[in-house]
Amino acid sequence: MHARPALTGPVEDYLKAIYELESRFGAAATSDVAHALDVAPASVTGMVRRLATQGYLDHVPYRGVQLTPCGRQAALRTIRRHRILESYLTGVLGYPWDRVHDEAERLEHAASDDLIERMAAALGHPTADPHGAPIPTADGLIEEQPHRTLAELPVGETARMLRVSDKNPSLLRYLAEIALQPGAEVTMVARAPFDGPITLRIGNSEPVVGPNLAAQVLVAAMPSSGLRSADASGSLPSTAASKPKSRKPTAR
Amino acid sequence: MHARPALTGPVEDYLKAIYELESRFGAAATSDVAHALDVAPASVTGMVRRLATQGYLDHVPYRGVQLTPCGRQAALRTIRRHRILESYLTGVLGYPWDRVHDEAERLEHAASDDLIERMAAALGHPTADPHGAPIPTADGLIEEQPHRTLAELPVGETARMLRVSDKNPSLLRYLAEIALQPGAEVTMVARAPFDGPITLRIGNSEPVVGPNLAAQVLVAAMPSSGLRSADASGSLPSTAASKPKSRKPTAR
DNA sequence: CTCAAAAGTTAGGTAGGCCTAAGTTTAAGG
DNA sequence: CCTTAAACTTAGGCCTACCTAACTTTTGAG
Repeated sequence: MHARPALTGPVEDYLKAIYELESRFGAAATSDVAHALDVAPASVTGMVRRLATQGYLDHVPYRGVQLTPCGRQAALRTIRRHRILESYLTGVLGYPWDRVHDEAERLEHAASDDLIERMAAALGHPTADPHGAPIPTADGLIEEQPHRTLAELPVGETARMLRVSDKNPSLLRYLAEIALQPGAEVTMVARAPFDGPITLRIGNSEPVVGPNLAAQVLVAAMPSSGLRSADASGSLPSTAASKPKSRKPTAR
Repeated sequence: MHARPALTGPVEDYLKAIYELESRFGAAATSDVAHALDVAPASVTGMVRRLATQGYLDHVPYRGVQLTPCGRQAALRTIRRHRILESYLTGVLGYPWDRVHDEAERLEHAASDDLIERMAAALGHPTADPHGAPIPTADGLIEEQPHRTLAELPVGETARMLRVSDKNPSLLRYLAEIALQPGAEVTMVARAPFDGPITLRIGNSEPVVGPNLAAQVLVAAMPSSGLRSADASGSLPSTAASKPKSRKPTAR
């Protein structure tokens, strides 16, 4: 870990994307990274080799990629910068939450640590960004809340909206319209069978949304007890709310 | 002017540097640009050719370079961004004035126009940055104040401090220490002959500074009359306060 | 007016990051 | 087990922006 060279923009983006894929799927596949960064798979292979020789990740050809502690640290630093920037843009400069992602994406590579910490201080050291994503601490600790998706919420139950991806502006605009934002209380009123429309209650309104949308919204895992409640539609038989639903790339 | 491609970071830096050299010397010499950007002269030649073919400047080989209206516009846009960023960093985030330049230098290439305008609005649309440099308007108009250097101020006269370069942190720290900041009233108390030390009065203190420093500080041209006042030291015989002291590169 | 130093340019090369096209390897179905 | 599609990698280029070294032009001192 002896004084690595300063990270360039692209490198930070790769590490960040790999971190995010890894925490969702357990490992990052070349093609997923390529898709996330909108580059050709061949470009990923090349960059991954470079990052592996520099100690940021382990790469087993054809099998996937995983961050080393050092790479994870670098990724979390970038994620912290990104989320503090998003928080600052909405909290201080009045940006709508659907437009902060792109701006933060560019600024996160240019801002100094000093600037980031000044922004964090101005906000009172927030622990989550405007979309509900947790902000890693300066020394790389991140606290994930236990959660499930809104789609999984049993009919009749109420939960607190926790988080949604920052990457889809039109989704975010729509969510703002129906007041489904982090912290909001949302009740599962009804769910039509065969992946049909879902009726929610948020405050006094009862928006009807698609299952696709509901699957993208995370809600707090449990205000109360365990998770017994047989209801109509198909719900995942998975045990609890830990994420790594290992997909294909198995690295190692 | 029909929709040119988005400017990359380096390109913006070249245009900005050329603009600044041009407004100081009337034209920009290759080696001056190279020095300003800390690159080799050969690199400047190459980039200049590219910018010339793209219509941002006119280049007469061996004779210098000059911005086209289009290039000037681009340069002023970058300068506006830079100066608003500097203003915001000091005004809102509490940066000391000697540390804003580097930060702004990086951010100016990453921030969107929207962000810049939000910052300007948050500051009440300032017309000068923390070092006293005028901020061009969004449509590229810049208003230079008439000025002379502090070194030229006749003994006994008082002037308002107008401006100093943002590029020398230790100079800025020293100026802050003696309270010589834009808007401050400064009186020329005495000037030792042969480019000797200069005694000033600022508020209740009488700092003594070198002629080198005094030459870098600009003061408002005239609170009152014309400029008769024979005094000891050598003062430039130039007519008034218009700057372009044409040096070598004569372009055209 | 000459001629060397200074300033500028050309030539050729490096490195980062990307691409397409053409192989390899893996996984999955028959 | 064989075969084929999908995933991945290699090979070979391109472009930007930089460099050094060698050459040309301009300038200014004598």
